[in-house]
Amino acid sequence: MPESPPRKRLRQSQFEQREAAILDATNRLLAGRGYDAMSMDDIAAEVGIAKGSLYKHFESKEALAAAVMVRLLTQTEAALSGLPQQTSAIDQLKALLRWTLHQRLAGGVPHLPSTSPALQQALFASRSYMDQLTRLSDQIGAVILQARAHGSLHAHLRDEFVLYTLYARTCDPTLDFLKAGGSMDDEAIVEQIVAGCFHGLAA
Amino acid sequence: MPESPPRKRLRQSQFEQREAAILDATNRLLAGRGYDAMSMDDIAAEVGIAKGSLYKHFESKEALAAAVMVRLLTQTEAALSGLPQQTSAIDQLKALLRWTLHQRLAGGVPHLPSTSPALQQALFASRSYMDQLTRLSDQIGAVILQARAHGSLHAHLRDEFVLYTLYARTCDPTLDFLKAGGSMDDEAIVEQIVAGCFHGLAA
DNA sequence: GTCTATACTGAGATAGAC
DNA sequence: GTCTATCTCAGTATAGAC
Repeated sequence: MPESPPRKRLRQSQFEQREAAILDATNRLLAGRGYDAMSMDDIAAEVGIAKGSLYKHFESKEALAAAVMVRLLTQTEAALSGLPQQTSAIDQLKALLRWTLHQRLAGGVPHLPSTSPALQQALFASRSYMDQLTRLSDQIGAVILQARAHGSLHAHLRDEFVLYTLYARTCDPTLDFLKAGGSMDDEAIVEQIVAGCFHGLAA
Repeated sequence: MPESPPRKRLRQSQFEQREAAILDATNRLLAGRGYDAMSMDDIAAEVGIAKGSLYKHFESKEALAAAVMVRLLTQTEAALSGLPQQTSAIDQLKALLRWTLHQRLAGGVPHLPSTSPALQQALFASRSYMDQLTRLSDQIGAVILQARAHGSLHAHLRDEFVLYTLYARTCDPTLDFLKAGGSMDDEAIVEQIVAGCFHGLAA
């Protein structure tokens, strides 16, 4: 690829910076109020631009939300790939869950759009979202198969159940209630959830 | 209390029947589309009455949804109380979870309104809902303490974590995904979730 | 108490000047 | 590309006749 002239590079960079700012603002509002309660006016105000300008970047509220979710899935894939090579399969799954829980506690969006049927429908209709979700699920699925081969997972639990359960823990309201309770710090919350997920409630 | 005259009894009965029909219709729509996507027009159409008439029974959409949720919590309390006397504490918790999962598979509403921040806010502001939720939570909490005394729960998991986890499993999207997958029947889905919840993913 | 008709509001999306 | 102003529509809630 030939290098772009400096002027154009600069302009493009500003455009991309603003787009990132829009995604960040949407991410905050999405995590805070949820998809339905978040209006395009709110997003514009949060970014500090006019509402009309949003539509020069994203053609609809749905497309904007989908872009946020695609970015999150991409980051999650990178986090999984970035784990130390020697990590065992089951520990990779635990580490992945820990990473997503910390993301949420830091104000992130749940991986599953289960808080809004409207959003869920929009995402499932989005090509880019479904592609990225498939990529990530394939990668996690491979780790699950490894863990299975090592005998690290309960034999009577299906692979699909394990995969869905990991996704579901990322949007588990238990996290919000514990956080709201205020009697545990973030680290303790994450460890309770990871322990509960992998070892269960029963002794 | 003195007995009402027959005429009045009849009229009251009709009124209550209609009210029950409204609650049933709302329950269906709530479970199907979720709170935000469900309009008062939809409810009226589902019941077969005019929208204006709804407001003679419930003063707002929020109050109507709260009434549905209170009914569900009351039924849940009854289900817990109705378990055989000799059931052990841990088995009572498992039975309760099974009951709620079967309710959802039969088209019921999740116990936690985590699918809509708007609904959640409305419910937490509702006196009757919070009262009933407290009653039920106290009752479940007592069973958790029994199970704890028997050493049936992991020692490092907090009581509040156990309680929230049980509530959270009733709105777990894993159930919806497994149901949508179509490769498992209802009984198998329930057993995977109960096993996963109490015994964890790890072998 | 039930109906039809309507007021009012919030929000997604667009138009047109600069 | 960004702004202000506006269109359009859905949805909650209410008014008024019967």
